[in-house]
Parts: sequence; C-alpha cells; structure tokens
Amino acid sequence: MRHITINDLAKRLKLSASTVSRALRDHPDISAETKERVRAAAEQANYQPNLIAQSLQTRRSNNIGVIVPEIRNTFFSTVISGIEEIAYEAGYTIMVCQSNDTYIRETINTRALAAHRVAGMLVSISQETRDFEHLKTIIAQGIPLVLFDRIIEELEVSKVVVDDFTGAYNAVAYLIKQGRKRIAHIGGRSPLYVSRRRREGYEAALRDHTVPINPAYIVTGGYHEEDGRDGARRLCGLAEPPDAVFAVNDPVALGAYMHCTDSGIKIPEEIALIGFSNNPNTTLIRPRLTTVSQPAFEMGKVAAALLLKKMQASSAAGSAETVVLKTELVIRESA
Amino acid sequence: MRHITINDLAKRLKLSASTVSRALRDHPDISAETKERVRAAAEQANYQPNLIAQSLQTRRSNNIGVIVPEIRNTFFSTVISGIEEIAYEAGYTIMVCQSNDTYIRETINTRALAAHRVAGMLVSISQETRDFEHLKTIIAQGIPLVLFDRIIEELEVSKVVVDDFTGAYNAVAYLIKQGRKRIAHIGGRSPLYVSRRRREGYEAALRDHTVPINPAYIVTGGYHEEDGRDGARRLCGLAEPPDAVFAVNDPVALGAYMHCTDSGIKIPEEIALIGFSNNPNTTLIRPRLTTVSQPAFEMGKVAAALLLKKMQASSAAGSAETVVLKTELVIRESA
DNA sequence: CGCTATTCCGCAAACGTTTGCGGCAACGTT
DNA sequence: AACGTTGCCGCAAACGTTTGCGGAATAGCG
Repeated sequence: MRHITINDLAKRLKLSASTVSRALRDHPDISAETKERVRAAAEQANYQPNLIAQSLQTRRSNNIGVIVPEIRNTFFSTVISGIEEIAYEAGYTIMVCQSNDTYIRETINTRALAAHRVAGMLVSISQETRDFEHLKTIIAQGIPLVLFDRIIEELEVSKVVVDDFTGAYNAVAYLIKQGRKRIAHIGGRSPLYVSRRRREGYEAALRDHTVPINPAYIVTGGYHEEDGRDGARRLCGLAEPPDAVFAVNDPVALGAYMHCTDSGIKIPEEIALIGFSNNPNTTLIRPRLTTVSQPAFEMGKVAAALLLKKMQASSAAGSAETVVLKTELVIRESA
Repeated sequence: MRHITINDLAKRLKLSASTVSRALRDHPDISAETKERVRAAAEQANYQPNLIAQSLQTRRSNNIGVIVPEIRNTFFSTVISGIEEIAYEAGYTIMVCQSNDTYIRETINTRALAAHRVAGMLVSISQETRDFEHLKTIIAQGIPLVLFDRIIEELEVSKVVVDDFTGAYNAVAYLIKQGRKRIAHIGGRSPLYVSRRRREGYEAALRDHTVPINPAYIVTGGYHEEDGRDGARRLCGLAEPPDAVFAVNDPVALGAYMHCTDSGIKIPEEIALIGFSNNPNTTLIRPRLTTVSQPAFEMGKVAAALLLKKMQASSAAGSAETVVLKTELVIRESA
C-alpha cells in the first residue's frame, strides 16, 4: 500500500542509500555489477523516486505553472495543449490554474504556484489586471516567467504574441479592397493588449486608405458570443448601419453572425464579417467565417519552449525575448 | 532573489524554527504576542511556506492529477475547468496531462503523477487502453482514483458518467416518434464505455419500437469531425440511405452535418440528425443541432468533489461510488 | 514558602533524496 | 617492499518543514 523508498531498496540489497541513489543515476563510482543489481531490484519493486523529496534536495522542481483566464475557451485550452506537449517532452508536468478573468484570483494563483516552487510560469493575464506587482514578485523570486497572448508590454519579461496589429490591418484592408464603405469594429472594452492592438490595426488600415474613422462604428464589450450579439445589435440599429464588421475575435464575430442571421441580414451581401483566431468552429457556419489565423497550439509550444530556454539559462536571466507569431488572413465566404 | 524560509524568519526574530512554524499554524502553545510578531515578520518578508518541504514532511501533497485524452476538445477542457474550480476552492492545484489517446502515454502519465505523489487522480482513459495495470498500481499505492466519462466498468473504483444509454435511447425514440423509418448510427470503433452504451441505447430503442436493426445502418470510426464526414458519406452512398442519423457525439454529428450540407442533402427534411454532448457550437449551425446534453462542467465538479471525499476518507478507502448524471434531449431544428 | 500546574518555547528527529568527503581494498608502479 | 592510484562504497549533512518531548520560567495553590 505504501510507496517504497530508496532506503527500502538499500536495506533489501544490503547497501547504503547513497549507493542506491548513485546506481540509479548511473554514477561512475558504482560498479556495473551493483548497478545492475540495484536496477533489477528497483524494477521488481516498482520503485518510483519521490519527486517531492528530490525537488526539496535539488531545489528545482519539474513542474511549470500555467495561468489562463479560463480553461474552457478553445483558444486557451488549445494553447495549454501545446504547452503540455512541449513540457511533457522535456519531462515536466504542468500545473494549470484559471483566474476566471479576475485580478484577485490571478494573484492568488501566482502565490500558490510560487509556493509550489514551480520551475517556471506561463501566464496570460486577466481582463482586470492593471498592476503587476504579483508578477514582479514572481520575477524577484527568480522564477522564469513568460507571458503569452494577453501580455503586459511594460513588463521586462519574455513574451509571445501574434502580430495582432498586422492581422487586423490586413483584415480591414481586405474589406476596403472589396469595396466596403462603412466598416465597423466590435472590440474589447478592457485595455487588454490584444484588443488595443487589433483596434489600432483597424484604425490604421482605415487611415491609410483615407476612409474616415467613424466613432459610431466602434463599439466595445467583452470577449464572448453574447458580446458579439450586443455589438451587432447596436451597430445594426444605427441610422446608417455598417456594411462590414471586423470583430476582435471569433466568439464575438460568431455572436454578430448569429444576430445577423437571426434578424434576416444577409452575410456577406448586406454585411461582411471578419473574425480573429480561426477557431475550428468558424468553418461550421454557412457562409463560413473569414478570419485571421492565430496559431494557438503553436503559441503554446513556442511559449513553453521559450520558458524552457529561460530555465536553462538559470542565473543569467536578463534578456527578455519576445517572439511574435505570424497571422494570416484566411478568406472564406463571410467577407 | 531567493525564497525566504522559516529559518530566516526564526533567525530574524531570535526564535526557533519550531516556534515560528507553530505560530504560523496558530498552535495553542504559542503566546498571542509572539504569534503576532511572527505573523508581522512573515507578512513583511513576503514569506511563502515551501509546499515541497511541507509535503515531504506531512506526506501529503496538495495537488491532484488529471489525465484526459486531449486537452483541446471542448468537452474535456470544460470538464477540466470544472475540476479546477472545485480543486481551487479546496486549496488544491491540478496537474494536467494528456494521453493523446494513446495507451503508452497514459501509463507514463500515471507513473509521473504517482511519482509526484499527487493526493488523488482523475482520469478519463484513452481509446487504446485495454488493460488496467497502471490504474491498479495507482490504487495499490493508496492514491484515491476516480474515473470520469470514459470509464472502465470492471474496475472497482469511483466513477462519474452520464446515463449514456438513456440519453441515446431517448434520442432514437424521439426519431422514431417523428416517423423516421431508417435510422442509422455513426458510432465509435473502439470499445469505449461511452460508445458502447450509446450504441446499446440506440439498439434498445429500435428493438422496443419493433423496428429491425439493420447492420448496414451502423457504421463506426473515431470521435472527430472527419469521422462524422466519413460515416455520413458511407451512409448516404447506400442504395437506400437512412432518413435519420444518431451520432455518438457532437463532433461526429457536425461532421455528418457538413457532409450533408456540402452535398446538398436537406436537414432535417431528407435526413434528421442528432448528436451527443450539447457542445456550444451545436447552436452555431442552421438548422441548429438537436443533441443530448452532457453536462461537462458539472461532471468535472462532481468528479472533483467525489475525489475530495475519497481523499478525506483516507484509510477506509473501500466503497467505490459511481454517480451518474442526467442527460436531456435538447430538441432543436435538425431533428 | 514549597510544591504542582500551566505557559511558552527549543531540541532534535523525521520525511526521502542527493552529494562532498573520506575510507578501505586491491591493484600497479618503482 | 613500500608507496601512490584507482575502484567502489558508506557516513553524514543538507534541503525546509512539522511535531513529540522535555525544560525553564512563571503562576497558582495550600
């Protein structure tokens, strides 16, 4: 019923614990013969080294912490999947927390993971976080940190994002090229990096093509489907409703889509629609949603790899690296 | 840069480590005054107890392991979300692994989590697993285990599932009541509990309504969208194609939906369609998908709560409990 | 004033590892 | 034959906690 320890093995083999330990880790001081004996005994007894004790001794744990706003949400769960993939290959396990998009819980999570002495942390901040003290203490404690997607620009730390600006820019430029005249944007209310950059891309595209920016065509809200419905409703209620909408992400775009189809507005004839992320379910609807690809799985892998690199570099932390992944406009029928 | 320990505090306060420890845990042996001093110092120094050392000493860790086939997959990520929610409230953090639906990786994951000395484990098995030795050793090591969704019936252990049989039965019965005559089933090829039970429900409904079971109307494959496409293609290629399809889950149903709409087959006029799970994206398509609700978030919460209960019960393990959650046929336009 | 209770705290061992250091044979070298 | 090498292993300390036990000081009691 109990876990068997290295001392049990030692006793059984009439050896010292240190010899068993060294044999298991293939230390040159141990003869080939006893190594074999030890290995056989360990195998036979189904010995599993206690990682807790190991971590305490070596002062380095083999798990890495992950904090996301919410685990359900295909974008984040896909990122987590990518993270786990890389972590697994490197022999790490991930400890996953969700902040439910609240600041308070995010801080609690960082504290908990720090108390667990994770070897590194990957976080995507909540909508609410304005100050970064909790992250700064993480850094001060010497825990490698990398931010992804929802990052904080001011923080001197490694980050991985997509080129939100360019992605948005290209999407809107495409709408203009298609001859759309009244291009609206359903954005995020919170000052999240991603929503700000996408909005900036939207505005820059309009400006560069000398189409005036109409404040009435910019509505903001949350990041879920219902927010997209709300936004679309307000937009369509305008005296002169838009003939195109660029949404901050796919859930919002899908919400807008729902509103339009439900109220008989034809897509793309009356209104064109572009989302952001290229979630799998964007190909479910008819017309299929034109969107900007945001490689979530890839992002998870890259973020994890970056963190692992930081962790190797141990002491010489320094160098905050930020990698930006490419987006691509995937053109389908909705625009 | 370093983490501060209980000894640092002790030195700073000219106390012993034991006193500090007891003060922090509010032990009655310590005077109110020193308790306050210690608390203040701990606060000021941002002391965080080393959970690693704590776990080693107390022989109980405060994290629980989770193994799912794949993290991306809205069903599982939603379950995980529910698990995290309950675990968080109870002061536990979750360690999440994915087996990628392979047996080998599932065993590696169980070993890793056992080596981490998790306080308990929640697992949903892979398509490939046929033997349960890895799970038996988990149990033998005294680690509380609860299976969810993809369970193993033969294993004497706590489980949480939905009433797959009844859910399937009701769905098919509904199709019959609607006057459908040639009802097909796109099921899972693997002998997974869920796919077996749903198929049994399908067959029972037919039998109870005295409609003959036509083997040609039962096709099997995997559990993803492309498998649904394949299944629908084969079904529609029949001399006498079915006029209704009950799919093993929503992704498969959506794949079937895609095939039908893409080849001009009208839903529900020519063919009715019912899925299983009530994934959020089933309301995206038009007609919306009729499906059987399978409360994923709830399942995660229940499974975690059950595990916590097992963990309290410590020694007196025994009593394998299995809770089955209710499904409900949610009727929409596709059937 | 002497004795027992009570209050409050420290010593040390333990949890399961890893690792520096030292020791003891056996061996090879002059 | 004496000596240095080498090969192989054990002792003990350490990682940061918790906790049983004992002990000093104070309080309470007759």
